[in-house]
Amino acid sequence: MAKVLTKKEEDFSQWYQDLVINADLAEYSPIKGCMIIKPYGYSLWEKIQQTLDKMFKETGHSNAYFPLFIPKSFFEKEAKHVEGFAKECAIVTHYRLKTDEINKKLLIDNDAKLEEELIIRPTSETIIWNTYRNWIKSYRDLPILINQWANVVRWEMRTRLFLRTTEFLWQEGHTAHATREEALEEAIKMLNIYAEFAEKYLAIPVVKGVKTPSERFAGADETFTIEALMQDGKALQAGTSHFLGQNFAKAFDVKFLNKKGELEYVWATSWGVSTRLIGALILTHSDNNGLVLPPAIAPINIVIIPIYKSDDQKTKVLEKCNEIYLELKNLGYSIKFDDRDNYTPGWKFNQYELQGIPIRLAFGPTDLVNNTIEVTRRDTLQKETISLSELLPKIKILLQDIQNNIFNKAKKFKEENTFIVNDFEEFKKKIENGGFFLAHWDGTPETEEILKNETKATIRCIPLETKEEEGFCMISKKKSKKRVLIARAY
RNA sequence: CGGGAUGUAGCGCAGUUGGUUUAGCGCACCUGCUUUGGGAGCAGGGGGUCGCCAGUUCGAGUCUGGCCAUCCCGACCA
Repeated sequence: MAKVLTKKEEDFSQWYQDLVINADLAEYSPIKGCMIIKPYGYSLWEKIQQTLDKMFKETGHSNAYFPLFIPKSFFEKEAKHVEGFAKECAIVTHYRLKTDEINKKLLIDNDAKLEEELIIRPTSETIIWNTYRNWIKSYRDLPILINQWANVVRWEMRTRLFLRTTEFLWQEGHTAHATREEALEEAIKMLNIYAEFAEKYLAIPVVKGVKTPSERFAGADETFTIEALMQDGKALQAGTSHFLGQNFAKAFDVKFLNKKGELEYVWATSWGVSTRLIGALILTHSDNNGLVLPPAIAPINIVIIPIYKSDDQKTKVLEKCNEIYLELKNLGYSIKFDDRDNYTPGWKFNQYELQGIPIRLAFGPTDLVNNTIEVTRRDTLQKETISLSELLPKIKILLQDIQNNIFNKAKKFKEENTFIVNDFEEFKKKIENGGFFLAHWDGTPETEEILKNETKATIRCIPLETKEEEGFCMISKKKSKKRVLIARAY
């Protein structure tokens, strides 16, 4: 077999890049840090969108759309928010070009300078809360439960396909509530939706938790997160949900009259996941043969490949394949029939393994005689030739089995690579091999700083589902009541 | 922003101390025939401002200077 992928064991980072390119998910663009998402990669995003969108709507949210541009002054209104995003903003200063008559070059027309610069949104809290001011007068206007599917731009110094690009696609939910409790409940509800989505559909086991103050979203009172463990032992933040308190309401003067006729500031949340989830999907499940997709999110679940020699065989094989194809399609399976004859079956086998199609069916002359079909599952690469009459029940079972198997494998990996540590020196040795670490922390940013400087690891979150236990901070030896999740992260 | 590397056909690369012609090779692409159960073979064909600008020279893909761009590794971040 021709080598298309660098082996994971040789160079993990190179393997990841090779995979993204060769599975035809995305390619580099002429713009630094920006990628072109190709049809196959985009169809994955569409599956993510469709599934999440349904979950959002089932929990009472509606979609809307706000502008790409945000007046610079909006950013100045929430002090911590500016501080967090100022260093990575793209800014529009002019609205017209002109042609230099001498050398025919395009120049910026300095007469077309904007009165106020526009920021290309890195996130939309400011423009949305500026709008909510007009929408909210009374407690009867609350809650507002809005989501938007959009692109955002963050001028990051270092980018990686899907994991961190200058422009990326995401959804951002922005909700407004009458009470602190309700907003907090919303933030946790959305965190749970993200966790459910990650585990049930993406088959990625996650740890739900809350960020430490220094890792919080700029402008939030509390940031909730789902953290996943990648195959190379690094953590990936897969989704966040923020309890924004009254910070944006105060910054944008959004008040409502409560039942008692008193003016109060509105409580807020925001939450988002991005195309980074595609990166998470790759880094969690894929192998040296390529992508491995959970059936619940794979744009194509089954591919059928015909095999023949003579023209006579070709006619009969294609006819039978088409019959099988239509039958499965009508049953609602997403299936592709690849009848191209400019590629050999062997080429197709490799290509679809690279693209992670969960089930491959191969049908040839022998099957025609025996009334059989070859079924191969992508996750284990196990092949089986079964009678055609067994195909339907087999597929139903197999898809579920693949979904479970992928999830269980990832879960097992996470569990086997989650370590309890009490000693800092021991931690320093073990972190070199990656993994999740549960350790006591004294709760101070100073200790967090030491951890980061000495080990490059960070506190990913304070897990929601851990019991309190008496202990001593791994670094400062001060008293601590809870273990936190520590890892090196993407 | 620091460190490293690269820029020659769509992709991956070769091109020696400057002078072998019209700048090559593999993959991909087009045509034809034979093939097709794990990335097919043969024959023919198309495709290039050698990243950009300047300089040295009789002569530059090759040497010099400058610029630009991209990728990788760090710090920053979803």
